[in-house]
Amino acid sequence: MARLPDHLLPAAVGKERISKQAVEQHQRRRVLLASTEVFARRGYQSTTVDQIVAAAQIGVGTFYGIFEGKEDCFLRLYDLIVADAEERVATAVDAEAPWRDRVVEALTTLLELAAAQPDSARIVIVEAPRAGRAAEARYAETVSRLAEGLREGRSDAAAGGPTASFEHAAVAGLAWTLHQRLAVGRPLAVRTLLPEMADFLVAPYAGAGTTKR
Amino acid sequence: MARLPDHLLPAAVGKERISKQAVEQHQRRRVLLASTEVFARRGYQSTTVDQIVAAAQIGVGTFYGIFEGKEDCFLRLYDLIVADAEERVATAVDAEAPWRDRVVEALTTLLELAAAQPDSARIVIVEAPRAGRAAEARYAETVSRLAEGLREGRSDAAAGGPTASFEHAAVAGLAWTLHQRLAVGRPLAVRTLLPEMADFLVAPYAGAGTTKR
Amino acid sequence: MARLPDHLLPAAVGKERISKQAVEQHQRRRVLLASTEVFARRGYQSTTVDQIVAAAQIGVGTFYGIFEGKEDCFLRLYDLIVADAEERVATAVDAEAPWRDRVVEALTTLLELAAAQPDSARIVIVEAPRAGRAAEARYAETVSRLAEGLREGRSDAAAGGPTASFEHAAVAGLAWTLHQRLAVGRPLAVRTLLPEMADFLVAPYAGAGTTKR
Amino acid sequence: MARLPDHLLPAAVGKERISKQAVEQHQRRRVLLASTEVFARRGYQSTTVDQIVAAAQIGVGTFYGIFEGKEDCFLRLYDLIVADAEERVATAVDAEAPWRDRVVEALTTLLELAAAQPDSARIVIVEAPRAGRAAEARYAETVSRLAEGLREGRSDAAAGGPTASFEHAAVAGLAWTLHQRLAVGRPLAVRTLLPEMADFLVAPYAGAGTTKR
DNA sequence: GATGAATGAGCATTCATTCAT
DNA sequence: GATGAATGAATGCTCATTCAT
Repeated sequence: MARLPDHLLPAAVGKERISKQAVEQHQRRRVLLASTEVFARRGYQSTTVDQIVAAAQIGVGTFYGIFEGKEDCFLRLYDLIVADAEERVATAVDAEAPWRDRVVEALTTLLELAAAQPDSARIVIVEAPRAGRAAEARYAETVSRLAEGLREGRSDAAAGGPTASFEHAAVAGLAWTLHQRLAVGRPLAVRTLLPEMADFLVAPYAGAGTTKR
Repeated sequence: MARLPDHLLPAAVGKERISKQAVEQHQRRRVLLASTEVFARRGYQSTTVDQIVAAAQIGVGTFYGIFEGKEDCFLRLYDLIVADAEERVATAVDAEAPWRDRVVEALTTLLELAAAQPDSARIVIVEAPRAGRAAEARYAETVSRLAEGLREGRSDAAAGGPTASFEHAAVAGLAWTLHQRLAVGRPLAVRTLLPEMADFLVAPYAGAGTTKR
Repeated sequence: MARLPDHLLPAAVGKERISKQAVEQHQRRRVLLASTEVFARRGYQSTTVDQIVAAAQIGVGTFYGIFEGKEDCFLRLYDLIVADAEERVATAVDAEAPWRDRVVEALTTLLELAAAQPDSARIVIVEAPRAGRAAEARYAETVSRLAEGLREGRSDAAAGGPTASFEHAAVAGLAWTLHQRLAVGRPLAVRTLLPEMADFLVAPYAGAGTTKR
Repeated sequence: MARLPDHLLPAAVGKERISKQAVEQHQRRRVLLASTEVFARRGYQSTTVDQIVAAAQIGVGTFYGIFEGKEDCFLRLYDLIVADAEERVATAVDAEAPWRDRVVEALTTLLELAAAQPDSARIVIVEAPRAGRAAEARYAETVSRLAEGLREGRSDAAAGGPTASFEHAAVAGLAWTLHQRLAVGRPLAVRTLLPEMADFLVAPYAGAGTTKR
């Protein structure tokens, strides 16, 4: 009851707060990591909360203390993966480089990430579109964001460049290519896929502008 | 329940057999048609067998006499829709016409069909990929078949045409465009979509070959 | 598909319909009867659907086909018991008899019924008031109805009869008396209770009117 | 956390023990007070321990340090409220006054208390009977105690007074009246209720004895 | 002494499928 | 051949209680 005034406990209070936050974050991360594998292996629909908590070595109650439910868990996992990927792309891509280089660099980063973490890639590309309304919307938004990034390319393209909805279709097309590879569980052949995909994205802009391929 | 003794129906036996087949076919069609709306409106996962039989005005037992289960019903519905679409494309496309014209004609036919029967289009494009393993595979196969059809275009394309996996990605890209339109339930604007989509499909071949657009 | 016109199957159709209804009614009754014992023994809150279906020898699915859930089951049971009791009272009481006799006759009928079917009495008197909002309301309504019936007595009472809310309190008071007896599970001693209760109900009217006790 | 060694606090030991007791009592009271509102608003069954500790601004662990569990908390709250009420009645009632006056005085005190502290009244009259076996028993005991108090009245009543179990039924009847008023959450109209209730309690004795009202 | 993160038993409910009529 | 009543496995979720810090 009696308590020393806060200014006499500054370090402790600070530490405590940090540690509380940190522990919670760490816990959530741990569970999300564990759930990644379960969701990737069994698919969103077939995954039960029991399987997640078993994989994460926690009790059901703990799970519901951290997440609102299965869907919330999946959505946070999705966000975590996408945020991480965006960060990596932001780091890898030189903002001063020409558009084409930036596109290739981003694509390379994403492909290598997908190859290195196929479960995460599955979550985003295979599972999200069939994990309910909210996840579907998240997926559509991710496709849109990538398409927006690509759209900048138009600025150096003269008239005759790709049609208005090209970018969305192009991004979705590549997603399908990855989807097919990830679905069978074989490792992604980055070396083979990269040039094909880069060409798929960049070629339509090439013929239109003055830049030669 | 009460039934006339067989000897009062001797001449009808032959007819009856034929009619049995016919009735069964007719019955199945009726149920599939009814299920289209239910699957399209509620989604595969949320659709219950009870809802289908209610819509089809049959008993559950009858349903299980016609189909192996919910999944079987969906798969047969998928096949029915796709077979019908293929037939229409085959009818509409002049096999002697140049590749480009054939592509545009097929695309036109499919788009108009999707616009006319949005529920069926939803089944194939929106629901199938999230209706379980088998339906997913069917969907992938459909994409592949369309991609194969498109690939013929390469024969008139000189070196420098689109990359090996272009067609799959292109078809999937267009499917995504339709997916987005169908998901919100707005009618498809064929006039607007058609030229964009045609260009998306055909353009990559254009620059490479001698044929100018 | 082909079916004889209805007028050729009048008896069958009629029978079928009757039997369907009858079977459903019978089924529901059977389950309610079985649930009576469970609810009475374990109390509403502690009773699980599993226990009811086990007692009724049906599957959980069947239960949810008949009732909307545990609460619905309890409410229908309550209504069944009360309806039955009202019927018995209506049969036993001579509508032409003087008020006092009618009150005593109704009380006798109810007490004997409660003694003969203590589980049902427990449902109404002990469990209903603690079985959730709806059951509570049902119970309050039953008390009110009984109080209304009693109130008629006032017509032969001159000024100075019991206060406005006497009847509700009186009925609730008797219910408490039964509650205490039923709670311990001992059989109701009708012979002892009846005169006391009758007096409790009727006496307050006596001093006021001309009728002497 | 950091604590001075005991030998630096010798004089405080006695005080500390007292304060420990006092603090614990105070703490318990605080929590009970806080829980009153929660139990009254949400009902015993729907109240969770989390809600109580949130209202009392303590941790769950502390709660279980003070009480054995939710039920124990409720029972102690019940006892606190009833003990307080008894104290007030004992204070208000003049032990030398005639029985009738004592009854009216006690009733007045209780009604005014219930009007002033409707949450507490709800706990005792509405929630207790449905808060499990032990609380039920407590409630029954309270009714009995009140009935015993009332029973003294018989001593001045000549033959022909109310029947043996009148008092229990009468007290329970009044409780029901309050129950109905408290359940809807409207403030108790003491002025209106008091004369009716007093009459309900006292009248049956009146006709028997010589005392006229 | 206080805290609250972790636990997991327990429950209501849904729905694909079977089978006796 | 059709029917639909019956089934029960499976699932998401709550909340009283414990215990390491």
